Order: sequence, then structure tokens, then C-alpha cells
Amino acid sequence: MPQQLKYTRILLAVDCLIFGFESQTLKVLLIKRKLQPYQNEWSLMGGFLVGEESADEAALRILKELAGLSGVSMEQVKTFSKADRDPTERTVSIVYSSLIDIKKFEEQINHEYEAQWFKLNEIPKLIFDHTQMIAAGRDYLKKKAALQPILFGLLGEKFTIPQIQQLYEEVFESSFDKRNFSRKLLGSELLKKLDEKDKSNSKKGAFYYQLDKQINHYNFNILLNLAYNQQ
Amino acid sequence: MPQQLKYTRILLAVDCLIFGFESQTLKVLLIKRKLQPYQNEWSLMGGFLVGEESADEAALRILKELAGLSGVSMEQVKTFSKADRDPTERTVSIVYSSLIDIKKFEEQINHEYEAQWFKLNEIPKLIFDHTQMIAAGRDYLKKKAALQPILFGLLGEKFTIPQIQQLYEEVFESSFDKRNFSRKLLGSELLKKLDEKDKSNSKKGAFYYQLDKQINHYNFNILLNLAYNQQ
DNA sequence: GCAAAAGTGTTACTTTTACACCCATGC
DNA sequence: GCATGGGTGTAAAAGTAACACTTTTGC
Repeated sequence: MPQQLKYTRILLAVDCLIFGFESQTLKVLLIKRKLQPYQNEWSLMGGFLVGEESADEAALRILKELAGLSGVSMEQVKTFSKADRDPTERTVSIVYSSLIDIKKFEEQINHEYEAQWFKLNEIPKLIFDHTQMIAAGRDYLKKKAALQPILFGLLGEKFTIPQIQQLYEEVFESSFDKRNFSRKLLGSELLKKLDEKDKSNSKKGAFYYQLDKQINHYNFNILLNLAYNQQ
Repeated sequence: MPQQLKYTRILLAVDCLIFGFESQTLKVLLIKRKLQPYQNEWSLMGGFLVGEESADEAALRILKELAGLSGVSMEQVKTFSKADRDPTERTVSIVYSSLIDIKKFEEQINHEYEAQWFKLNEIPKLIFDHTQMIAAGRDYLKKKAALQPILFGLLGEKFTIPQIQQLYEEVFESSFDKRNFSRKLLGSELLKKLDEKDKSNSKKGAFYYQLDKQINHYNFNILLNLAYNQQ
């Protein structure tokens, strides 16, 4: 008799935590749960593993099913396993997360589950331990951003310096001197200035920039250092 | 009928990945599996969740049961969920890891499962995806060490500067100039020099140091910077 | 013409890097 | 007495931090 027979098998879920950036703010995508219990309460996009799929695969499927998003590359953040986290039945959940540019994915979003973006300081009460999941995701984001220029992934094809600065400030919950910040950023030689200006935030308008080259071929100490003293 | 009835329940395991440092080398603790299949092959200390325990709790229990270690604070690294990772039955495994000082825990280790330390470049063939787990743990260690002075946790109560340097060099798979390294380390004012010398590595002997104050009360840019250019 | 955000330069200070020789000891 | 690893200083270069005023333009 295989040893395993005496162990309980447990429901395995995946929850998708999508951060987005828009109008100078970091937001989180939430949907309304359509099942009992907790029907109509806000939650991350979550679901159970089916068949032979891995958690990575399940996360992509669930994000597509519940929010309509595809082509988002998520990373595993953390697994939540407390026995009482889901009162219905014991469930272990693996959290996946990504950062996206809200505008870029706006049209893809499916509103069947009332998907909606919430600012980080205006997050409603969520089911289960989803509030903790968001905290874990933020933490993950902070660490990742300190070591890699992931934040660009969140920006659309073009962006302004003040936009990037606001993004970094939100992620690190800090603020930077704009002269120093823009000098560093431009000094990286990663950005190409466009002729076009973004006038949505000021009368003068801010020039748009684009990533000039492939991100991975560079030394990103410049970006790392933005976070250097933050944590 | 609850929605969940249609989903499969899955075996949930925990694997413990213990890194240790001894005689200038980073090592990993492995045991011999006592169950079929793969009996007598090397593996991490792993086991299934039982009862109402969380994965964090299971990891502590399993580490104690299979290797005799207690008082080790492990952190969750990553969850492995591919359908075919365990050929016996579908099992999802959450990996936990820690860094310890081998000497400090030497006496605790229980040899019922033939627990043995292996150098990172001399790791035998392991069951399932345990080799990948070690790679993920190393990566985690590198990132963590770049942001926090965890490496001290791995050293015993006293240590020499060359020892710490070798440790950092192993973790970052890199090398540092010893003058710069020791200047930074001593400049942190975290270390107190002892009168005693370690003569196990040279005739002249190297002075032992101790951590002088509580680690957390300090600014660890000094240590962060050791890793600054490494990744 | 004024409010509001964009953009830009300099200086003092700190940190990093690169580099080579003497020291203490056991054999 | 020599081989081995331990220990130390300095100068040039790079990066960081702190600071204030001008520009543009829509209203």
C-alpha cells in the first residue's frame, strides 16, 4: 500500500494579482466573486487547478477566464496554506503576480466579473486572505524593482520622465529629487526622446520617451540605485 | 452542491532545503529516501502536510523528523506544481529554505536518514525535481543576500574576515578584492574583534570577529554593496 | 499675467575601484 | 628560510545628495 494513502489531498488554487499603472497611480485589478459563499464580494482572480495543468498554466487560464487578459507574464509570488484561510474547505493557494500598463490592456478586459481597477489605498474588503496576498505582492514588487528594471514592463510604449518617477515613488513609497532622478534615468542611455509631448498633466507638456534598446543587454545599476536607500 | 466538488484534490508536500557553510564551502543537506519508489536515493527533507498544519508548520516538523534540526527559521522559496514531477501520484511541493552554520547544528543532526552535507558542485543525482529546487534556492539566496545581511545567520558566533569573504564569493559566484572587502565590512562597525585567532587555514592565523550589536538596527547598504555589481 | 508642471547645473561629499607590499608563523 | 595566507593604505574616478530658478502654455 503506497505510503501516501494516509495523507489528505487538498484543493489547490491559484490567485492572480495584477498591478497596473495609470494616471500616475499604481492600482490592482479585482473582480466580483460569483460563487457562494461570499458572493459579490471583491477578490483577486482565482480558481482551482484542473486536470494535468501546472500552477503556471492554471494562472494564465484563470486570468484569461475571469478578466479576459492574455499575454501577461506572471511570476509566482507566494503560497498561502493556513488551514482556515478558506472556511468552505481547506484550500492552498499559489499567488501569481504581474505588472501591466493599464491602457495597453484596457480593451482586452472582460467585464463579466465586473473587473475593476482599485488604487492601492482604496482597496475594498476582500475575501479570505486576499488582502495579505496584495501585501505580499507589493513586497515582491519592491524587491524585484530594486534589482531589475521591471517597472518598464508596466509602462506603455511611450512614457514621460515624470510618469516613471511617480511610478517608482509609488512602488517604493518614497520620493526622489526630480533633477537627480531624471539625470540618472537619462544617463542610462536606455531612453530615446520622442518629438511628441504628453499634455495630460500640464500645460507645458512633458516629452515622451521610448525604450531605445533591448532591456536585458544593459547594466541596470542605474535603476537599481534608484531604490538603493529605500529598504 | 458546492462548486468545488468537481475539482481534484492533490497531495501537498513540503521540501526543506538547508544550506550550510563550513570549511570555506557552501553545502546542502541531503538525506536518503526510505520509501519506495526511489528508495535509497538522495533527496531534500520532504514530507506531506498532515491534519490542520500550514506549510510553514509542516516544514518545521519535517525538518525535525528527517534531519533532527530544530530552531532553524526557514522561508518559503517556491512551489513546484508540474503534473509529472512525482511519478507516483500528483503532488505539489512547497520548498522552504534556510542557511545555517554547520558547526552550530552538527550535534543536533539525526542520522536515521543518513543526513549528509554535500558541496554545491558535488551534489548527487536527486529524486524528482529536487535538483531544480536547489537551483531555485540558490537564486533566492543570492537575491536575499543582495538586500539583507542574511549571511551572518550562517556563520557561527565567531568568524574571520576571510571566512565571510569566501562565503560571499560562493553565494555570488564571484570574487572580491580582499582589501576593499575587509574595509567595507569593518567600516560597518558591526564587528568586534576578538583576541583569538583561527589557525585552521594559515600559519599566521586570522583574527576572529563577532557581531557587535543587533543586526536589524543598522543600515546595511554596506553589505548590500558587496553584491552591488553581481547581478 | 499667473498658476502649474517641466526642465535643467553645480558643488560638496561619499563610495568605489584599482593596485602591491609587508607580516606572522609552521614547517 | 621559505611558503602560505593575513593584513593594510592611497589616490583617482564615479556616483550621490542637496539645492532654486527658468520655461512653457492654457486659462
